[in-house]
Amino acid sequence: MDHGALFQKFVAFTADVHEVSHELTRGVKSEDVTPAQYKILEHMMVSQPVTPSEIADCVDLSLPNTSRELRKLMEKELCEKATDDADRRRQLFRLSADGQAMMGRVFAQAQQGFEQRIAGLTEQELKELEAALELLQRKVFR
Amino acid sequence: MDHGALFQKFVAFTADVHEVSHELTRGVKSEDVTPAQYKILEHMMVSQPVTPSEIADCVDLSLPNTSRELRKLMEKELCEKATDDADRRRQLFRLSADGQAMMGRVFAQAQQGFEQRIAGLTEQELKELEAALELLQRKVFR
DNA sequence: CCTTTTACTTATCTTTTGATAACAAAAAGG
DNA sequence: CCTTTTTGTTATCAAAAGATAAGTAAAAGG
Repeated sequence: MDHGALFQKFVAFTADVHEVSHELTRGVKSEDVTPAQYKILEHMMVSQPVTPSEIADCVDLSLPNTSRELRKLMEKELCEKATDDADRRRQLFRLSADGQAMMGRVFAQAQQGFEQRIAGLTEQELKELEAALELLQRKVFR
Repeated sequence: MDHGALFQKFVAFTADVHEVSHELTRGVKSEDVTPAQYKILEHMMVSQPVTPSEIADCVDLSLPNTSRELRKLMEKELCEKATDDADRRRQLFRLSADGQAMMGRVFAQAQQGFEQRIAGLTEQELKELEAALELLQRKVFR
């Protein structure tokens, strides 16, 4: 198999993924959080609680800057902080009720957009879709 | 089929795509261009020549800011400008030789990373991969 | 204990990005 | 012609992001 051609398709594909996911979260995203802060909140949606170090790694931000953005998110009351009892150096961050609610709205809108995109598909096609999603994730991403 | 569960998988998937594509272009990307400038160059790789308006649309930047970044790219001699003879208001931008070369290096590195990720796969698996890629692109993205 | 390492925070400074106003030049359309 | 619209540029200012130095507090490891 021609790896070059496959790579071309891969590039085009990732470009489309970027564009679509940007489109799906557009609008709601700017609900008083900066892009960097949004990325942190998004990360918290899938992994909670998290330490600053973990966030810094996953979101590709230096630890000092992560700390700053977390402070701003706390000031906006979108997340909460607690000290880990087992290791009192570690700080555990989680979404606040407000934060959960806001991200809930973002995801709800995104899901709505997603539904529209898959609206015309049959049961069979949805199954294929799910299979393709899992295949790609298993073999290429992660 | 449960659309909610499918959407969850979709979210996890796009997060992984973002992370992987970021990882693949890391390092080379910072070769003296900012993220915004890189996005412009990447766009030029697939569409050349382009006008400032087109770029502004596709890269989601205001026209004045697009103009500024294009000027900086010209100063770095990564792209070139020419006036459209048919409509002398329009400015046509394209990658310079240096720009082509630089983006060539970026894509080469990305391809190398991609090759590593698909290294263990059989011919059969590669075929499945390609099919999955095309299916997703056709039915969901774009 | 005492030193070193780890996890995080604060402070500060620079660069990048985003937004807006004002302008110039070419084309379009009466 | 003369006005209006389109296309792009320049200038400026505020906000956000990136980088780095210096510091605190807890844990780990002799």
